[in-house]
Parts: sequence; C-alpha cells; structure tokens
Amino acid sequence: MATPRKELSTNSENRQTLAAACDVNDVLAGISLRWKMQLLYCINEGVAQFTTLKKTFPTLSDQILGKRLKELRAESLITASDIPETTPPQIRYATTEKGRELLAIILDLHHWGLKWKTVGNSYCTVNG
Amino acid sequence: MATPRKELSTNSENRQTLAAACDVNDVLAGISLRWKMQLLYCINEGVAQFTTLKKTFPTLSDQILGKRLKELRAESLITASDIPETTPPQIRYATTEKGRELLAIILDLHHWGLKWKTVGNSYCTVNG
DNA sequence: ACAATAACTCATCCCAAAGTGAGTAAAGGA
DNA sequence: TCCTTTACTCACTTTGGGATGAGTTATTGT
Repeated sequence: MATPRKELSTNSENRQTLAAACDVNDVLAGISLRWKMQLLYCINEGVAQFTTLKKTFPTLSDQILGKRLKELRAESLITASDIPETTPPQIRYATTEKGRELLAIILDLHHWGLKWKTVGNSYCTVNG
Repeated sequence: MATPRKELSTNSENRQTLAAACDVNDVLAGISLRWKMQLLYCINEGVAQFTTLKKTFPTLSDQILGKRLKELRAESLITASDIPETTPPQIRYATTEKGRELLAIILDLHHWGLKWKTVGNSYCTVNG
C-alpha cells in the first residue's frame, strides 16, 4: 500500500514559524543569500555598477546578480541612480545608512570568525 | 541537437570561491542553517536537552535536531555532558564562550532588524 | 518478558535557491 | 544597417537543505 504523504509542505511553514517567533530569523535568511553581503560590501567600496560587479565576480551569473541588486534595493540597503550623460544610460548603486550599519555587524561576525578560527582542523576529527 | 551542458557543477564551486575570498561567508552559511541559532539561544537559556528542545519546537524533526546539535558541538559552540544518576542516561548541553560571543552578535543583528523594520510594508510596492 | 523513555540514526522524498543559455530595450558608432 | 554596450529578464535544470516515518541502543520499572 502507498505510504500516506502530507499534502502540505511543512518546509515553508517552518520558515514562517521561525520568522513569527523572532525577527532575527528573517534577517538571517536575508543576509545569508549567496553573494549578497559580498555585493553590499563591494558597492560600499565603490564597485557600484552591474558590469563592474560582474567583472569582480566572474562566476556570478547575470540572473543572480540582477536578483540580488533588486533585493538589496527592495530592502533599502542600497539605492540606484542614473549616471547622467552616459550611453546607454548607466546606473550607479550606493549603500544606505541601513546598509552600512548592517555591514558593521557583518564585520563583527568576520572578526568573530577569525578570532575563533580553528588552526589546522583538529575539531574535524570529532565524530560521534 | 542537444544543448551542450556543463558536466561539473559551479554550484558547490561558487561556495568554495566565496569561502576562499572571505571567511565571513563560511560564518554566514553556518549561522543561517534553520533552527541553529534558535537552538543555541535556548541552550544558553537553560533549555538544554534533546527532549525539552523537541517540546520547545514541536515542528522540528528529530533528524534535524540531532544534526544541529552535532554541528554545534563540532563547531565548539556548545558542549555536552552526562547528567549523573539518570536512566536512561541523559545529556545536558551548555554554551561555550565562543557560542555566547556569537549570540551577542546575533543579538546586534536582531536589534538592527527591529530598528529598521518597515512599518506596514510600504517597501513591498517597489517592483521594477 | 515487555513497555517506556532519552537520544539518536537511516533511507527516502520534496522543494526552493542557485546556475545555464538565450533573449530584450535603448542609444551611439562604424 | 548592423554591431556594441549596459542592464537587465525568461524558461528551464540541477543541487543540497530540510522534512518524513521508521528503526536502534541502553536502562529502569512492572
């Protein structure tokens, strides 16, 4: 006989459960999307156009780059503005105050990672 | 004619590329695994056994719970110790200094999220 | 002997994030 | 007229994190 299966996915439900339990889950889900913090960092450093970002990350696809820039704009982490007198019209991105404050915390996370970095990989022998 | 396809995945390659570029990518990938920071937080608050954690998160499966606890131990964010005179032998978890320092940064992230939280969802009307 | 409980582990399936190749609009130059 | 460049978008496939249901080891109580 066929195994009875659930007709509704608890996968997306659980994500909502966690988001409802604490806002930080939404934040974590947002910042961990691949390339996202890298892009925010680069834009803050002045690498701020579609094409220059593409060159900075050669293995990053156009689609994901466009998607991430759209997300960053929607979340007000960056702003977009036309560069006048360019043809075809070019767009320059810039970080917002919200974005820069987030980057500061990401930097803390970076320092934490370095501070507690396991030299060699002794902890990898733990198994069981 | 058949479209020529790549035989090697750039998916996992890109993860390594990012990890090599900056350690913080590893950190981000680690902390964003579902339930992980919740569990770390609960353990720090004293909800520190397999079964009590299960009861705290009813929709969290046994497998993921076991997996996360294993990861947290492997990364030295928590420690495990036997509770004496219990039957069957029970295990209590506790956060490490490394784990508590991480939680402090997660708390910053939480505050950042609250500070910049969009009231209503006006930014959701951005589309284009 | 059998049930109960704690703390897991295993094989399998599902789904959404990530990647792939191609196509689009608009403007200027050869 | 066609080519180039910028900044995207679309339809499709792949991949690995997460969920599911069942099984395992060990110990005490009845």
